Amino acid sequence: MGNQKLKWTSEEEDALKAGIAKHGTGKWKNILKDPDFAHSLIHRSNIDLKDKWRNMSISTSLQGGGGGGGSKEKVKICRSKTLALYPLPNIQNSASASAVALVPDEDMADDPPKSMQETTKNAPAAPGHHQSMVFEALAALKNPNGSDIGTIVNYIEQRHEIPQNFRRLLSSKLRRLVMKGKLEKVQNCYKIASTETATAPAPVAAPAPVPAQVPIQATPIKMVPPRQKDVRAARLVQNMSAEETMEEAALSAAYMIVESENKSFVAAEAVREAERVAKLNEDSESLLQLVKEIYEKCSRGEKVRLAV
DNA sequence: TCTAGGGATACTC
DNA sequence: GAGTATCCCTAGA
Repeated sequence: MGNQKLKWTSEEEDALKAGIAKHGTGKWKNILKDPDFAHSLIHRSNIDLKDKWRNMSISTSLQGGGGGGGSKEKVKICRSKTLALYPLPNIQNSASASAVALVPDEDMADDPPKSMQETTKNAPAAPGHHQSMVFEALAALKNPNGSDIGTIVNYIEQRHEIPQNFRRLLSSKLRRLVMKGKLEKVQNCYKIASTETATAPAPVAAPAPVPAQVPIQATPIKMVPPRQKDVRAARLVQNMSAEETMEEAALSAAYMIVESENKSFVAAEAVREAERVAKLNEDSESLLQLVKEIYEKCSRGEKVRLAV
């Protein structure tokens, strides 16, 4: 408080960003301990990293959003964005909304997942793809001791569009996979179970599957829908060949089917999301109405009693 | 012990 | 004085 503010240098910011890229957000202590970044962040605590990242995230998410508004205001804006994706049970009905009506400002929206950055940027990944993404990440990371959740999230988010609460989803998914015996958990690291490595689907993030290199019979088409651009790349390569074999044509057709199924699934998810956001909007309206009423009563000098 | 979130306060314009 | 950046405190896991 009475302390001098120590301004963040660009070197520190870069170190923080690199640390997050390597370890993931929320791993502030790990970043500090990492010899790659320790020297740059020697004057910073893990809390400093968290605060700085929070601040950077807020700035980033508001870029181009029209100026004005203090930092607290920004936080509110971010949270309201976040709410759209992560509704809280206690504001989903107006009864509970009334119980929190006079809670100061953003407290109502207090349970969004961790970081608030880029909340609306990414569309949620189809949940059904989580397993293949996990296998993909673990296969690509090739860590004999397994990889921790932060590393896995980091890997996936660089290659797929994921929702902000993906880490939580992934955490429970990993637990289930461990329970099913598909993954092994060693300390905090996950790796593909030895019994699974033989049957695990090929990592979809591998370079676009060139048909000539894909063993037709072993291609796990149903289990791992290839990324769309990979599908297109595969088709492109196929179309370039004048002597397309029947197997290749079949493979191409299968890819198209998978792709369309994938699109259909994503579309259905989007519809559900839109419905949920609409309902949230409704709830917010009723909450606002309630606050207005209370405000009017208070300004008339009437006493308002709140049942909590 | 570590992290997230909220609040306080120094700093800048 | 308003807005912003940084620091500090506390609760929860």
